[in-house]
Amino acid sequence: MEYDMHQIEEYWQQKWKDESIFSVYTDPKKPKFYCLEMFPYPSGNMHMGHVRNYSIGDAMARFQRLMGKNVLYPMGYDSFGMPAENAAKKEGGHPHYVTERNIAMIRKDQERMGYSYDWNRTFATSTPEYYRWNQEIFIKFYEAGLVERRFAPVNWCVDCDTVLANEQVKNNRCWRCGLEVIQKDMAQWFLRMTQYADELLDELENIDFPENVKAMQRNWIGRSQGAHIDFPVDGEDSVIGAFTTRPDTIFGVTFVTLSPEHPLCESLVSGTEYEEGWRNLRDECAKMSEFERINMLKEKKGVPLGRFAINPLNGDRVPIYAGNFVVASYGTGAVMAVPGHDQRDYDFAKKYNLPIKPVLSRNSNDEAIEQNPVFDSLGYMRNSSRDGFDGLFGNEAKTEVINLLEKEGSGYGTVQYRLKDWLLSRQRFWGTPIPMLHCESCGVVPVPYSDLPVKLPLDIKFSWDESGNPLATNNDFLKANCPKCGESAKRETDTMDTFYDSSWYFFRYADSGNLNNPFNKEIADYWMKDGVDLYIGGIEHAVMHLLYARFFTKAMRDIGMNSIGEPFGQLVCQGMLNAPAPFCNECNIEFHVDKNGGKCPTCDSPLGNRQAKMSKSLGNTVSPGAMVEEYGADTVRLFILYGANPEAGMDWSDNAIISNHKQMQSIIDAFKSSRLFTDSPSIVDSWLLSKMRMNHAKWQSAMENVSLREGVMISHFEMLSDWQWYRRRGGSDRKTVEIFFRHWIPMMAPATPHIAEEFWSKIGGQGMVSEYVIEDVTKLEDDIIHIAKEEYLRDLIDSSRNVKGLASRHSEISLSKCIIQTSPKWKNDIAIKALSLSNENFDFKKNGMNYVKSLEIFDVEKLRGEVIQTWQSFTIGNKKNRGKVYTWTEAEKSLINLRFNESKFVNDNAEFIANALSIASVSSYDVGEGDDVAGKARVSSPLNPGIAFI
RNA sequence: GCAGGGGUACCCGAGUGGUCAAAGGGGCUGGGUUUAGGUCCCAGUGCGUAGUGCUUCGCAGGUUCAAAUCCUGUCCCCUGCACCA
Repeated sequence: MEYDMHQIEEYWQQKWKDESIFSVYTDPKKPKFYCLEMFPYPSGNMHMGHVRNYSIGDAMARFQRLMGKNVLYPMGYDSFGMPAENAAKKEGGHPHYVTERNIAMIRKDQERMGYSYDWNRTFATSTPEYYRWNQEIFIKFYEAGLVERRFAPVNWCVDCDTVLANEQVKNNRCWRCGLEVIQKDMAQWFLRMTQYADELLDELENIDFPENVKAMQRNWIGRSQGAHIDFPVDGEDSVIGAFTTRPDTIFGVTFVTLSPEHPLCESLVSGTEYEEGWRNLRDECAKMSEFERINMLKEKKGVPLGRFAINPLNGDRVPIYAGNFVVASYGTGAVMAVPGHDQRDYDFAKKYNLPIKPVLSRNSNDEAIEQNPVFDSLGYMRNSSRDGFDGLFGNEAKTEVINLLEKEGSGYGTVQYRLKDWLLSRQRFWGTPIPMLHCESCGVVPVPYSDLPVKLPLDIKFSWDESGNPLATNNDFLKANCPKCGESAKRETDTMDTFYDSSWYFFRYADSGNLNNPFNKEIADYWMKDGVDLYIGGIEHAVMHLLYARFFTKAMRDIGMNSIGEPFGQLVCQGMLNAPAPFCNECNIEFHVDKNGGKCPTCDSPLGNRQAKMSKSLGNTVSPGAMVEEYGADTVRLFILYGANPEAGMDWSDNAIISNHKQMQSIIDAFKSSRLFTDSPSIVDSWLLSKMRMNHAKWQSAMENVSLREGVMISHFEMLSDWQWYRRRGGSDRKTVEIFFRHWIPMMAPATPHIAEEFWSKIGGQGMVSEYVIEDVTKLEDDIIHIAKEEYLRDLIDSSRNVKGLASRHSEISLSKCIIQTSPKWKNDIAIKALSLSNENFDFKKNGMNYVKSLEIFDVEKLRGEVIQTWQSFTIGNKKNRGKVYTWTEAEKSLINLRFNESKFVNDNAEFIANALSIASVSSYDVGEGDDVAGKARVSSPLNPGIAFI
């Protein structure tokens, strides 16, 4: 058929738009379904990763509409961020215009794919209409005590006079001027996310996230149970507080290590011979970026500080060191070192010749011994300096030590987190201005709600010559009056991390037109009940975005803005998209596609090809626009969904998309040919409809489980092959195929909505299929029988083919006739008896033999052997297979119980079978009703006839 | 090192105790339609066999009447975190 996908697709896209069929409203009478894809940053055209994300989401949104749900399926843009600012500098423009242009581009691409968004709800975060609510929520958080301003180290470039984000620091140098970056303390804004650390961690148990995401979040929060122990410094008033998860090793402490940045270091060493060593170590660590610190893992370095600490439980006097492996920001920045049971401490002790004192044993009657690698699991306490501890194990040991510490006031049990408060402020322009004022006399004062939004100025020229944040030098922006005292005040120039914008945007979608509030509570509660029902996006947001959004939801709940605590019900992380890239086997390196067919630059061996993650740097990306141009949106969507289940990685292949396009053509051909049918009923009609009902049920449950590949396999592949079998079997009844297509077309709609819509209009379906609700497709009782009979025919042809091949090797003459001896009546009879006994849990092993001997047929002497054999194979089976009563399918059991007349069925379909076997004729009779050709009578049993060729 | 996920036929990939020599697709082989090719349709694709047997699901053991599926050990791959005390 002539398939003008562009014409069809654009026609229906326009129609959907004109009739606003995807606009939704709260409706308490209907179950809701909130389908959401991760907020895109508009960087220009849509890429394949987006296509995959949205094709999954759209298929689910459309499916849930078919299921009668009230589906909220919105789209918008996370449009603040540095790339726009940099692009503006490059062009000498303003990020605002760069952003608007990019949004227009991606939106056009999205519309051409036919995604069923409710575009009425769309917004971009970089507009004052959105970010004013960022500011309002910020002030509410401030009032609730969740906002804090304190000093924190940032990456600072002296030359450029600006703060650098981590990704702007390469090899510890500024990406722009190449100067070495330093760590500098600056006043920063924080959100006190750690207040929610426990809830964020504990609630993970109850939410439907993939295991790896949960694991990453657990890891990130990093809760550890332990003790805080105070080590007084010998001869001074100061105290070193150390956190440990292993208080049970307290008696094995032989030194104490401080992070080089620890404030105590300086006072301990100042004016001593140790000062210089410490300064060197500290400066070295201060310069190191995160990246370098990881690379330095292997080399543990430390310097003595020349002072000693006192172990509070036994009075031991142990030296104090500064060590590069102690992280200042975790715990207290001080560690009690137990070289007997901690590998790092052991390595350090060996290097600096410090004593090692083992205090745990593996078994209850062992001695504690020094080992390398050290024994660091839970063990039995040994060599304790205090009475009552030796022999205590694991958690009991820890608890007892903590009890003693608490009793003597030298420590307490406590919990530490790896999670830190959210450093929210960025010294950048293109973000939400933090709505705060600095007043000389009143200090930090929030902007009054009535003065919101604090808008970003539009009259700023961007260029590479300007360094730093343009807000900091813009007097119009800076000037303000203090709302408390009325004196002039200075506006805060920091803007918010853009993760802030995406931490609550899904609430805004629920009520995006609201001019008075971020969102109305009742409306948000309706859509957000049990969270977003399906949230689809990339694994790269496993910790940052997904954790921030969870935190926000809880924090907003606690200030009364909404009712739920977890924003996302089910999370699906889509897999990677791969495409072939040149690859050197020798060097194990992938190259840019412009090296295709060339040689490896390093080793000069010829380059092969292998699948690699689609990326700009490899150039192995595929442009969605070009693919849509060539094959149409439906084919691209089908390919994406059929290529792999959402979570799995997926390989791009030109062949595969072509073959999916062919599949579309075949479906269209099937549809077209069906339009010409007249009323001509046949025996396969009921089979087709039975099969359709069965497939419908399978499809529905696959789709409900977001097993889109399986769903599409049924809707776009199995349905077509059923159609083809129907045609092959001579089916061509108008009424039958009308029903068939009326059910099939909605099944096509989630993956390929345009062609479904086109078909739907052709068959005169009600309204548009995009707003159709599937009526219950209940299976009929007879379905199983219709399917079983056709299955019998297929199996029969299969085995006949097999036997024919064998037969022809044994026969001189060419075979022209197939004789099928169906099971003798008596075998059917005992099969039915066996089935009914098995329903009554008859003990075949114990009583089966007696039973079979009581049967009438057993009296026929020449059959006795066969009767027993048949009985055994039905009931007990052999070593490898259980009795057939257990292995017959429900459908087969029904056929047997109904005394399905096999020979009549075969004779009725003789011509078809003969054609399939390329043989002149097929005839069938029950064993005994004709000659026993080729001695096949004996192998014949119910549903398993003896097949012979002559 | 810790955590999470994997290893199924030529390739991708479904399959969590019997109905499994193992869905579906791709590739390859043969046949038909057609014939300039292609599309399309049918069949085959571990070995064997006038049939329903044999061997196979990373490797080695074990449980069971029965194992791709459960248990133990082991090797390998991917992903994330990582001097986190």
